[in-house]
Amino acid sequence: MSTKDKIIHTSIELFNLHGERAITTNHIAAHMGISPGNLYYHFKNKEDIIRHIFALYSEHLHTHFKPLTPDDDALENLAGYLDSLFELMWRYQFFYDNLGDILSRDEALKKDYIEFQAALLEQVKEVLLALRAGDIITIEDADVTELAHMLKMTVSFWTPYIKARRLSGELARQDIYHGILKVLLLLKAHCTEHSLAQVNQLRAKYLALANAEPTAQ
Amino acid sequence: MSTKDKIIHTSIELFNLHGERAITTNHIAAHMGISPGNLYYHFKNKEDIIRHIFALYSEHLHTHFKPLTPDDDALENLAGYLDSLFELMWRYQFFYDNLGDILSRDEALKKDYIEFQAALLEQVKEVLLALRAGDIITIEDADVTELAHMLKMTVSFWTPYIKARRLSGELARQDIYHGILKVLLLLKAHCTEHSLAQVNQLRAKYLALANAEPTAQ
DNA sequence: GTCTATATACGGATAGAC
DNA sequence: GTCTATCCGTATATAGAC
Repeated sequence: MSTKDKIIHTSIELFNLHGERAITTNHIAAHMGISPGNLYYHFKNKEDIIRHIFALYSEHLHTHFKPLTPDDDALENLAGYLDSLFELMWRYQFFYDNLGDILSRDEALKKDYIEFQAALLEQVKEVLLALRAGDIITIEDADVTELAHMLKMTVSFWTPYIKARRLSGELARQDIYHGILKVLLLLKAHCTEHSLAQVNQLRAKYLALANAEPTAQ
Repeated sequence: MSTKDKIIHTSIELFNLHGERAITTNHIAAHMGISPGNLYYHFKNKEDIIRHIFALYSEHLHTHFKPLTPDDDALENLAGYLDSLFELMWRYQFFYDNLGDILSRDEALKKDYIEFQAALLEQVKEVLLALRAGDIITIEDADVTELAHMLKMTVSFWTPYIKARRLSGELARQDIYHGILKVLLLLKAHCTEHSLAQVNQLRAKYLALANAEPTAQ
């Protein structure tokens, strides 16, 4: 792996562990055993690193969250989405811990973020409409946007919410599964009679994962 | 108003407008037309100021969010809670914009926060059970905790969610009303047949406020 | 590409006069 | 209680050698 890529991945790791604010460029360099000067050879500044991480984040969503087509099995797709959301929430925790701060320091990133989230909202709405078409949920047109916002907010801020509840701000994979359960709770409220059993099955699956022993990770 | 109180209220105002991270003790002093030294006569440090603000926040919740009793009109109480939540979300925006950061810098505050939130969770659960007893909602015991968490998370992170969606991170009172609507969306999913009309009435009320002209504040 | 050394900038906080 | 002046610590970023 190139030094540049190593810097990106070390940054993600340290940011997630200790928070973006607490990790300086010097920390990143020291943890990798390279000099600060070397880090600045590869990146213009700290924001530049974060911008590269955001690109990975966008790419992840873009790759794993393609809208489903009428031919797809809606429920199967839903399960796939949940697993992708798990990965997203886990890998890019730090981003939402300090979202306001990070965006306020980088006008360009903020613009990209806003644009991306607007497109994402439309995508989530499409998914909801597809789930309705697939007879998985019932929902009035007027409520689609509201539910989409709630889903986005939940995925974004579940990890900061959990971190704020414990002294050591560390997260376990189980915590993320609890977040996935919240997504399912939001959907459950709109389930059709015949999909309820299936969605409850998904809930049971993630509940088991959420309550698994930490050592069983 | 004493200088000490003025410092607290100026801090809240500036923190809400520009973010806690961006506002230094020097900014606060300059905005008030006092010297930095004077500010430090009244407060040990920046965290000390924030701790005092947190006390106001706790007090607000403590005063306006008393659990309802079986004698109360559950729906009337619910409407009261929503108005109090509005005030809370509006006044202490900055706190949730940077929650992780703020808590990580002050171990004592973090402990207080965690303890307070744990108690608050129990209180929200009580309220939900009272709403069930008042025949406003139906909910299985197993789902009460999950719903309570969702309500808390929504109230906490709605404002950061909205701020991240616009270039100027400023919030309008309408944005908060949209947040209240999200709380009602969560409750609506559990409404009984006879309460649905009343809850929809509340939704209509806040929808009207949310869509009102900014100048009509 | 990588290093060492260092400049710059600034926020937090204190000392001591009034 | 309030001010002025200033110190200290630290994060970011650069210069220039290798």
